[in-house]
Amino acid sequence: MTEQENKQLAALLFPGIDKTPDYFEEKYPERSLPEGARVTRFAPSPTGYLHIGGLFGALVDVLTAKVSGGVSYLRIEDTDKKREIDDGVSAITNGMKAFGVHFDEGVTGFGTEEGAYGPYTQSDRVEIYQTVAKSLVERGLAYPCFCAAEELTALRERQEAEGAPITGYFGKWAKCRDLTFDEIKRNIDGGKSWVLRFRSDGSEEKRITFEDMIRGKIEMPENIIDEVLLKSDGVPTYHFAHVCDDHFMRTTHVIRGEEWISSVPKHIALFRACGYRVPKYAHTPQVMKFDDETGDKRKLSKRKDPEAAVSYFVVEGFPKESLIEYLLTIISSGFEDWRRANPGVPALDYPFNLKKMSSSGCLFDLVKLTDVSKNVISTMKAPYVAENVTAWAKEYDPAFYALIEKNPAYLEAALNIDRENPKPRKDISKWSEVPAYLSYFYDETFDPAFTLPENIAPADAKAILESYIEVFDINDDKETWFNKIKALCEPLGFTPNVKEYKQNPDAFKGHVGDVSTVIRLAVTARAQTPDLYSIMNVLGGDAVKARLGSAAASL
RNA sequence: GGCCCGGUGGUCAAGCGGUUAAGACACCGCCCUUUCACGGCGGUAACACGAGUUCGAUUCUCGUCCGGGUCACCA
Repeated sequence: MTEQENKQLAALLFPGIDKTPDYFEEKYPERSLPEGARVTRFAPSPTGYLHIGGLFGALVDVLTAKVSGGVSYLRIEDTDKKREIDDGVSAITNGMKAFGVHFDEGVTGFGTEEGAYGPYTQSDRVEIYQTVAKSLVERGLAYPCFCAAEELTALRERQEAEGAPITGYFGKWAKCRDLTFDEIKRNIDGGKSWVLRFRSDGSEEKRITFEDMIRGKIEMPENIIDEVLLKSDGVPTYHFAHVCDDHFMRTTHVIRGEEWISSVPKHIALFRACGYRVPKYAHTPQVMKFDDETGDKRKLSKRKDPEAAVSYFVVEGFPKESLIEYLLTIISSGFEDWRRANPGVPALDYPFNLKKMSSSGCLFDLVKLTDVSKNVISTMKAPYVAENVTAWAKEYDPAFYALIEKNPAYLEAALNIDRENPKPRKDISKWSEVPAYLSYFYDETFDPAFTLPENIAPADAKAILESYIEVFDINDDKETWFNKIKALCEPLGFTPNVKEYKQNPDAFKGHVGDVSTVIRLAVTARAQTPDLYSIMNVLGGDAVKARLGSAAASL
């Protein structure tokens, strides 16, 4: 086709497009950012709930921009109407907010956005794509293809039958590639639907290399496929949208999952055809899980793995800080060391470095998350813990919520036991554990039944409790309190001295630890609890006496 | 199948030509201790395999095996 015909074809294909790419070049100028600043984007499709891998990627985007003094933005890739779900956008933006991940610009919620490089939703950008597409047609770099889906399938089958190493629409197989202007016009006038294809000039023999920021140099065969740029409804494919958007939004670093590595040659060819600078690429490893059925590692799947949904962690009551903290430990190997050196500093202040990311897929480890979360929660102040527990219970445990909302100060006091000291307890890993953890603080959930250890006779236990009730005073300080318990020992045949007992176990019925255990059991019905003195003080003198009394009576 | 990515203890991982091959989680033991937890100390446990290159390979090259991804008008 002649240059003249290309122009005519462009006009025929895009009658409604009156702008040129230059218009958008001006509208979206290069960002004036300091040297080395990186522009990154998180670009999910609204096809379901927010996935743990999504949060993982978003964190890498945000951190990369942040440490370089650049900008991160959120773009919605909704070019596939079939897979889209109704509240997909909100699921993403709400999820990000819930975990405290903030982008500098882009989509902020359903129908809302901020920033000068928008719109940030692909379905609102078709004019841009079509403008670029039109200019590609004018330059003979793209052409309309009228092949139906069945023809394409048949084509692939023939290629496979021939044993062709590469299948797809290219070269001699691309039957619409060299249609004449008149043939095309006839088809268009006849109302035939078409897609716009890239006219690849790639060669099967040539190879291209590019530098991946995480994996280093990667070499691959050049792209030879005449990839679809615009679908028959005029909406772009991922490949074309990526090129247009990341160019006009002035992205410097494209960070995405490793499943995209194999299409990089395609993307580079498109950037070059459009005359755009190719961005830097960083392909992140995938988050995997261990499949008990097969005994293998595999990619986390939205469908099969409930824990893949970020909402799983919300329901379980893992604090947002914990999940972020954990994700950072698998995103960057240096994070844990940094954390030890910088306790208390916000996780997102971590001086992240893309180059230090591991390139192999990692298993999502719930056990490690649990440990990380215990540490995170142990550093929180009681009011904050109480606030979080309350918010969680309100949503997911109405019965417990009814108990705690009556007396916030009491909840806080219970949660504060052994908390603000240099070696805080690490009992809680998620809010859903709290109702059971605190059950004995509430008469409604306190089950007074307990079993005595075998080495303590019921009669002795009864005697311990009865004498303890005599001396118990809620106003005692801790030393006095414990001295009173020690004083109980000798008259009842126990010893206050544990070492003495260990040297000569047959001389005593037990030691002060056993005596404490009986009291602990009476008050909490548990053999193991945090500091008993503190527990009694939270419960209050009357409640303690009542429990002591009924326990003694039950023996 | 073609192309691509990856393969250090059970898990996450440092190391990138010469190391007693870090550390964290998990597990086990001991200590501390009125229980439990916390904390401290110690322990079990790894370079997928085979050839090369080299005085010397976990580190470099090739092959094999294993795992993952990708080959759509899905992203």
